[in-house]
Amino acid sequence: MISSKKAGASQAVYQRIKEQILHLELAPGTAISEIDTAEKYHISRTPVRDVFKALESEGLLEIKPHIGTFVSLIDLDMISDILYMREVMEQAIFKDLSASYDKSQEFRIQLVLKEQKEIIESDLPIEEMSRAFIVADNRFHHTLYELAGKKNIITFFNAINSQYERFRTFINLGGKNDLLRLYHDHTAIWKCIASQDYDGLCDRISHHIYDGFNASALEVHKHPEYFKITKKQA
Amino acid sequence: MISSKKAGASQAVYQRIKEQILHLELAPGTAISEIDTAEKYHISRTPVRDVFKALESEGLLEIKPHIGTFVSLIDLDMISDILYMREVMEQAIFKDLSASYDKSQEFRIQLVLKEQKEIIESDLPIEEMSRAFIVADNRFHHTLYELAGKKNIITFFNAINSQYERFRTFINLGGKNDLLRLYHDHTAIWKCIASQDYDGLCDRISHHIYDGFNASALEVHKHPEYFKITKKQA
DNA sequence: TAATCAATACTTGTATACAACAATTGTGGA
DNA sequence: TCCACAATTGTTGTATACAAGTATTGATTA
Repeated sequence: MISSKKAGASQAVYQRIKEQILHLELAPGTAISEIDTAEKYHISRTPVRDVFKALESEGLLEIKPHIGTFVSLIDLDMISDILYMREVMEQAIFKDLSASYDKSQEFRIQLVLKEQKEIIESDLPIEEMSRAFIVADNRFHHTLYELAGKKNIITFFNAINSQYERFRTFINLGGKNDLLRLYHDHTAIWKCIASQDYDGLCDRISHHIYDGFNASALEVHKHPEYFKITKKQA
Repeated sequence: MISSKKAGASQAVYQRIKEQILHLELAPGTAISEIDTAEKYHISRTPVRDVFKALESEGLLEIKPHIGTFVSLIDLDMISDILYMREVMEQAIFKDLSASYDKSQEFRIQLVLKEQKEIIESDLPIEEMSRAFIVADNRFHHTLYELAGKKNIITFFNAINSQYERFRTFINLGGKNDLLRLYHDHTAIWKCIASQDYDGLCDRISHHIYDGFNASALEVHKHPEYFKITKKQA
């Protein structure tokens, strides 16, 4: 859902603020007022409000009427559910793709994998390398969705994935070792798809999605004020 | 995602317009201008714009800058993907619930099922009966999500389910026979969960979700102008 | 008659002033 | 010193005027 193209003027501001939040340049909990933002970008409050509303619907901002607008805290419980959804959906979709596997699709994936390898082997500074890889990472998943004829589902996930991308930045999931691991996961996942190895596929997807998340429990305590305390559900 | 509580004044208007769209009182394709709406509800354009933006992000309105705002066409391709997501997610979640089945949960579901039975056996006019059942239907699914400890996922689905609910109204999925079929599906699904009959569970979920949708292909041609022509993907 | 093109009426986008509300501050009194 | 409470400041919510773009209309002309 979430419209892809916004009104021209405010779209740039939307992208800029979203990036700042995702890159943690705007720390979770930070107050960010409409009028300050308007002055900063030399526009009026009206388009700023539009941007804030959009970011609120993505869970990146929290608007408290007459009090203020704040960068939302990272909700681990929410992220956990998002990852569960991704796990289940990708296991199903990639399985479908595997069942209708067509050799002519091979080059599409090989292209993406090659791109990822080149990024890792490049001499970019680690920060840029990490961000470039995240883009290529998303492309890998999106290409598989597309090949499986489930393009619309990407749109849906984009709207909620922001939450997770921010956490990913926080735990600094971007060391060269991490990227290499993700790359190897990707090649292994594609191998399972191409060879119709369903059990291996499900297993690798689960690990691919959860391993980074689970390994990061300790990192949280570096900035506990960034996180939302969730009363355990169920 | 999607914030549950909006600013007081505009929330009522939001609810009212959303209902009108979902009940097809505002037909797909209809133009709906900001200023007309503002006058109709005796508010200014500003809160109306907020409402429109929110409904756009749910896929119920389409805002074309400097041209107009229109009730979105029903996108069968999108609905198809939504149903696929529901199928896959519910098969997984209900399976998890079944694996950790606890007899103390029994009464929660029985309560919901009883409510549905009473609605069907009531003497409400069919239109009201149908709407009441839809509410109880959602409660059934939500209760299962909650028991499985996946409450957040409900929130995600709510944002995109609007599309499907509108289609449901269109095909008039609300005859007594339909409601009875849905009710029997529910009891059967719960039976599978309680008895850990995984294969039966998956099968029944698939039928529960798709049967009504597939049986309605003919209805579309009664109002072809309500539907979006989608170039076949993949 | 047909076609060109400018005037017009409509839309949403933006700027800005004011209203409504919440939190803080500072002042007065006990 | 401590407490009560009013004034102040800051925020978002709302109303309204104007800007900018689109599509229609209608007059003018070949």
